[in-house]
Order: sequence, then structure tokens, then C-alpha cells
Amino acid sequence: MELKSLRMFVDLAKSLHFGKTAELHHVSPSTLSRVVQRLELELGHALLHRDNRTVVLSEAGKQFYQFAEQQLEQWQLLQLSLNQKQAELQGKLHIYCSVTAAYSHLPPLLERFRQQHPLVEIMLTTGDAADALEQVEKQAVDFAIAAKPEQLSRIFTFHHLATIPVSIIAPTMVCQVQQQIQQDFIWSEIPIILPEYGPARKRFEYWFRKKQQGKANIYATVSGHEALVSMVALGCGVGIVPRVVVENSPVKDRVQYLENFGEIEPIDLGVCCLNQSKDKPLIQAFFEAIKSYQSDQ
Amino acid sequence: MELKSLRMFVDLAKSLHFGKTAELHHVSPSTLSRVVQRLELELGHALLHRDNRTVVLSEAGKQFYQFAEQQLEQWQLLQLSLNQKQAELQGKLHIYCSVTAAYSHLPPLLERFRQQHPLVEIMLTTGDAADALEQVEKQAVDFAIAAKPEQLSRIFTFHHLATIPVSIIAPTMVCQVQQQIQQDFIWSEIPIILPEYGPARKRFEYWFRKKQQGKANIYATVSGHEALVSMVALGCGVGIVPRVVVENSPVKDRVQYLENFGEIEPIDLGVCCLNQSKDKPLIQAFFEAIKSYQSDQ
DNA sequence: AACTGTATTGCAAATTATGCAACACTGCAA
DNA sequence: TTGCAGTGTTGCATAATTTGCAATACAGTT
Repeated sequence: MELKSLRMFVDLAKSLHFGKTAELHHVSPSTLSRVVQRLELELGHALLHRDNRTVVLSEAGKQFYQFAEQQLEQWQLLQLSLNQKQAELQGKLHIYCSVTAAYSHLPPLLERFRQQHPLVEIMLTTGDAADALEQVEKQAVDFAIAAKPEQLSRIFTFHHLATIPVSIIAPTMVCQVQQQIQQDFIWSEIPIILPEYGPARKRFEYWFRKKQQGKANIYATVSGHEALVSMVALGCGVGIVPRVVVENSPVKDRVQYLENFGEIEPIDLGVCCLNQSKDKPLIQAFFEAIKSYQSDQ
Repeated sequence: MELKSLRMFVDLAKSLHFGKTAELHHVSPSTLSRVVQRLELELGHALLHRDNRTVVLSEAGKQFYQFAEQQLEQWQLLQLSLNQKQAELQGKLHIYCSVTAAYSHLPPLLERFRQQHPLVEIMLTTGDAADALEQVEKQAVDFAIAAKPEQLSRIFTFHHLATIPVSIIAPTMVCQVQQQIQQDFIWSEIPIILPEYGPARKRFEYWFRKKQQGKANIYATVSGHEALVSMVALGCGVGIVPRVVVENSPVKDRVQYLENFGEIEPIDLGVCCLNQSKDKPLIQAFFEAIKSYQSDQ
């Protein structure tokens, strides 16, 4: 006996019309017919007397109607009570993430969390995505939005948020680099800009090694994907970054994606905290907000 | 949110042990784990704090526990109330069925019905199964347990009970008939005993016509499948009857089934009443008892 | 380090729910 | 009497969900 079924029955009891009630609940009349039949089976009594012309509540149906309204009301009271208790939660939450994630993935999660916990103060530190796990480990922050490394230490709890494609990008402006990629594409001659370390860099190294194209011509290593995009846009070289960083960059029109260079494994982006932290009320509440948000997608 | 899920949660809240509670409810621990997770998703709050060693109720879990117990109690009160009202139902119910059905199919249905409606008086008329629909149509009875004819008139409501195989039977005693069927099996020479009319007879006629074996040597036609079985047992001929009649006959050891003579369509046995009668409280109650019984099988 | 017991999860299989389309049916109009 | 309109039901194929096996993760104990 689902709450959804109870809501349908309550509305049917008021309208006494299968078609209209079905439409109200965005189901087909045949579905509503079966929902009612299942309720009747579970209860062991007919709830309605009906044929193709008339629908009336039976005596059992009248009692069940009251029961159903009561359940739905108690459910709402329970949720109100729980949400109010949650709203009472106070304190400060330290979050670390990249600039891009601060634009792309954090806002809806924060909105959901703050809806439920308006009294909790958020302190956000942004920086290089590759530093995220270290920040968590040092307990400089409560949790971070981070890319999952190949081998995640067992001291962390990781909750998946999104799968992020990684791409190789080049400048769109006319420059030596662009000429190089449009003519003879010799990888070992093209200046490459890499992150200092982190999942994107590891992917590039792995990918380049697979290509077996000699030594990479590393022009620069930068701290932070966003800076990397800027350098590529300026014509300094080609680079490898998560797509979402490009999409959220003010210079996204000045870079282009290089396609057809084989598969680069996407990044598993998620929320990451220490195992020992996950039972802390604030962190637990945040994880619940994430799950609640994700189950509504 | 199913009542079953609530019951599981309530027991889990008491035992704080997934394995034991799963066993109590005859499900696997993985199922229980998921049931709880679905409740948590639906509620938007964690109900338990747990790892592989400890399970404790969260604050939300404590409130939900009270909510769940309340729902289950109210559900029981509702059912008690409805069943008590049903028990108040009085009157007389006239039922017609064959002798065999009176032994084979009616008892559990009557038991279920009388559990729920002890004050209702039952009047049972037994007779030839082929007369069942006529008795209903004449309103000599309220309903009958009958075989569904090929074309059921639209004035009847029919509720399926069982699918009854139909068989050809012969005597086991040493006699002329048995010698005939063991030697040259010439159908047109074997004495055949048929019901006067009804679904079994129609099936035989259809089946024999398909066999294209000349004119049937009809030795006798009898009123009632039970009498037919007796005559076959006495060596008077072979006959065609629903298997269940044989199974409930005192002379069942004196007849044998003739196999490998092609498919005979089984009988669709059910409860049958007039459309205009089905909303009568007593008849409606009986149909509800049937459905309740059937859903417990 | 190995073991034990417990809760969780990937995944294939089983089960249930859904909606389309057809059906059954009744009241009404022609 | 026939045809139509509107309504609720049902067979069945498909989609969605649930279940349990087996593997996994993990913490406490030895």
C-alpha cells in the first residue's frame, strides 16, 4: 500500500471518476483501475461499487478513505517535524572544490542543503582540483568535490556525483600551434600544457604512452585546470582538461576540442570525506541532501 | 512505502540486526538493506546509523518508528472494524453445484466465507453440473459453481475458480468393454456413456467428430457425472468426465484413464451469477471471500 | 596477518507495474 | 432497434522495479 496509491484513492473518492483522477495523477485509467484493485485485494474489501457508468464509495471505501487521509496527514506531519529538526542544525561546513566545480556542480547541491539547513554556515575554499583529496586528508576541510583517483585510499568515503568527460583542447586563434595541428600533426613537436599532477595529467600520460609517439613536448605545467584553459586559449599549446572546465570558462570560445584521438577515460567526480567524518551531523546532513537531490533527477 | 516495509523496519528497529530481521521476514539481508534504503529515500532522512558492526536508530529513525507502529496499528483497527461489520451481515445464500464440486471446490470457499460471515445461512442444492446455469437464470439459486460454456450469455457474471482437465475413462474390471479397448480399439463398436448435455458432452462430440471414426455407439446418457462414473466402473462402457469427478468418486479405483487420444479442452470452472445479482450484499461478500481466498494461494 | 561476522552492492533473473488497444457495457438519441 | 459516446476493465507486451546470489568492504578479535 503505497502513499501514492492512497493519494490516488483519496482523489478518486472525491471525484468518483476514473478518467479525471487518472489524468490528475498522470497515469492511465487502466493503471488507476489496477491501483484500486490492488488496494481492494490488500484490504480484502471492495472500496467502490462501479460499472461503466457509475462509481460510488462502498461502506468499506468510506472507512478506508478516512484511514487514507489520516495516513497522508501523519506522513506530512512526520516530514514537517523531521525537516524542522533538520533546520535547527547549526554549525560551519568547510568545503573544498575547484573553481569550475564551484560553478558547475556545487550550486544545486548547496541550494538543496541550505533549503534544509538554513542555519549552517558554508565556508568554501576553491583551488586546484588535484589538491582536493589532500585538503580532506589534512582535515583542512570537511569534504571536497574531487575526482576519484584510480586507487582511492580506504580512509575516504566517496559519493559519486557525475561522470566528467576529459578532452584535449587547442587554441582557435591563428598561431603557430594551430598551424601545427592543422598540418603535419606530430605530437612530439606540439607544445603541451599539463596540470602539475592529478587525474587529468595521469590520463594524459597514460594516453600518450599508449600512442607511443616519443617524448611529450611539455611546454608548461600549471596549477589549476582553469589556468590551463587560459594558456591554451592564448595559443601557448594544447592541453587536457575536463570538458566541464572549458564549458565554464570565459575563454571557452577561444579553444577547440581535438577529436578522434582515441578514448580518454572520463573522470568520476564526487563528494569525498574521511571515513571518520561521515557520521558528523553536518556532513551526514549534506550527504542526505545530495542523495535527496539526486533522487529527484 | 509498503506496510510490509514498515513491518520490517519496526522489527529491525527492535533487533538492530539485519540478518536476524531478514530471516524473520523470510527475505535475504540484501533485500532488507534495500527496503530500508528505499524508506530512507522516500523520507529523505537516514533511519539508521550503521556499518558492518553496529546498527543504531537515528533520531529520524526513532520518529519514523513511532509513525510506522501507528500506521500498522491503524491498519489493524481498520481491518478489524471492516471485518466486524462484515460479520454482521445476515441472510440466506442459495448455492447450486454438482456433488463433486460440493466436495472438491466449494468447501474452502465456504469456510473462508463463513469465517467472515458466520451469521449467513447457506442453502446448498446439488445436482447435475449441466443444470447449473439454468438454475441461476431461473433465479432458483443465487449463484452456482459451473463450467463455463463456450458462449456465456451476457446476462451472467462468471468468476474463474479452476481449470479442470477432462478425461475419457474405462472400467478396470475384466469385462467385454475392457477386452474391446485392449484389443482392436474400434471406437464405433465401444459402448459410450455420455452426460445428457453440458460441457463434457459437447467436448466429447467435438472430439469424436475430429476423430472422424463413424457414428458413436452411445450406450446410455446419464444425468450427472457421478452416475456416469459409476456406470463406467460397472463395465457398461467408456465415458467422458471431468477428472475431479473421478478423483472424488468412491469407485475411482474401478476406472482407468484412457490416454493418448488427443487433447480434450479442459473445463473452465467458476462461480456464476446473474449480472443483476452481483451487487447484492451477500453475493458481493461471497465474491470478496473468493478473491481473498484466491489471493492467499 | 588471518579470520569471522555483518551490512552493502553489482548484476542477472524474477516479479510487478504500466499503458496500449481492444473489449464490455450502459444510457441516450435517432 | 441501431448506432454512438463515454466509461471502466482486461489481455498482453514492454518497461520498471525488486530480489537474491555472490562478491565486496570493513571492523573487531585472535
